Amino acid sequence: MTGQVRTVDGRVAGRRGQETRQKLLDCLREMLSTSPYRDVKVIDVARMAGTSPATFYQYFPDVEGAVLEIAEEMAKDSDTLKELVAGKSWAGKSGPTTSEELVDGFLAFWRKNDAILRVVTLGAAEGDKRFFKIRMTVLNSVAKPLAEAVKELQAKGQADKSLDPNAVSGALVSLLASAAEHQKAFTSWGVKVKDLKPNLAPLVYLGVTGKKAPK
Amino acid sequence: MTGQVRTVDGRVAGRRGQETRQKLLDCLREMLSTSPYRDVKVIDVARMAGTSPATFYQYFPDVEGAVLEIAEEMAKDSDTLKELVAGKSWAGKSGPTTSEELVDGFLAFWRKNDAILRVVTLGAAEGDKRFFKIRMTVLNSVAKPLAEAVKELQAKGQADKSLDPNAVSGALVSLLASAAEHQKAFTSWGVKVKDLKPNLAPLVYLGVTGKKAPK
DNA sequence: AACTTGTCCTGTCATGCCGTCAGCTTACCG
DNA sequence: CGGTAAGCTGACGGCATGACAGGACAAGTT
Repeated sequence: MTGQVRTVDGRVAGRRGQETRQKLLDCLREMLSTSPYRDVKVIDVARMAGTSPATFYQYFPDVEGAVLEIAEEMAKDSDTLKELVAGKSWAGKSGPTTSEELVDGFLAFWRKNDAILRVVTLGAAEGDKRFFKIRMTVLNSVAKPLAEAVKELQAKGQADKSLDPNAVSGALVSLLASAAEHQKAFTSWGVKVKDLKPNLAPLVYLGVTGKKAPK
Repeated sequence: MTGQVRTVDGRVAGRRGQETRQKLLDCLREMLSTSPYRDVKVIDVARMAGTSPATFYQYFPDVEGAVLEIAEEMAKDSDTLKELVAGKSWAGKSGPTTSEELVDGFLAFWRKNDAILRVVTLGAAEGDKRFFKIRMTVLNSVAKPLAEAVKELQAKGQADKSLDPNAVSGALVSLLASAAEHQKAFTSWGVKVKDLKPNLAPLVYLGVTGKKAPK
């Protein structure tokens, strides 16, 4: 499945080559978290990795190509987010707990992959299909099981049937993504970061079940 | 208040100069809506405006400087969003209407200023204070009056008092911004653009009042 | 050890954009 | 008509990009 790692000119990379390649990826990741995407230059990444720009171009077609690689790695990692929703109960007292754990887990994941997600989000917004697909993979890891949960609740008559489960789940996931991405905005509204979870969780619960959280 | 328009080297711009300057801004705006921000080059903007790169640098310190100008213009325009919330009623049957008009107006504004808002959002996410401030101006035009509305409802006992009005209003505005920014994501979840409003509006109503919308 | 083979890295070069400056052209005014 | 300030651009040094050829290196073979 995982095809061999290849250089741009088609050679198969060996042990040493893969190390160099990996170091370049690591340095790029580091770079992205400390300076604006627009200002990331191949020469800086190469210098940081103790190699030359020419070497960079052996392994990646350009900066964007390397960024995509990092993003795909993260997208795979996002699979673990599924478990925040799949098989969880929204009934009774466990509902609010499920909601809280979802908010918490999602925010943590976004915080962890802050820099790369920013670039992915921009690329997606600008209409780049590859970045869009990666972003959807991440969001879907939560949105899909969440839509299922809403459908189930609707079937049991425990949620408003006039709403589209996909729209509701999509909106809630968007909310989480947006909140995660712009935590600073909340700070400037006088909402402390630690107060984010207790305020978002009821909204998610409200959105999924359509009713106020029980005490 | 509106000080004279000046060139980078301090001269006062006359009629002809202001025209050139404006043409450059218009071309940059056009450029931003058709190609990724990362790829916008001074030389392309200048060429499109039928002038030379050197002229661009007479009026703007760099591309970012010009982008900021466009963004500030848009931020001023966002003042009109206030009226989507200020003085509106959330009680009885008018509540859902208020909610729908808010969603509609907000999405329309975002759609209209799509390209520049994308750049502003990225800049803000990357920690640039100037872009952050502009983004807050836009969001606050809705968030402030919305928080007031929540406070009023809480005072009248018509909303859950355990929630922070600023957090609730912030979360809802974030939701709207995120939905506006990534309308394509909803499409890929099988939610049509025209179905966005009827699905977001109940969520906003739910968030503000804490209860299900009346029939 | 000498040789061979295939991987890996870099020096160098042409190209193109950036950002600046001196200096030319244009417009306005007395 | 001449002076002055605004307006514009050609040209240049600097730097990132991306292609290439050739040298360095590791590992196996004789």
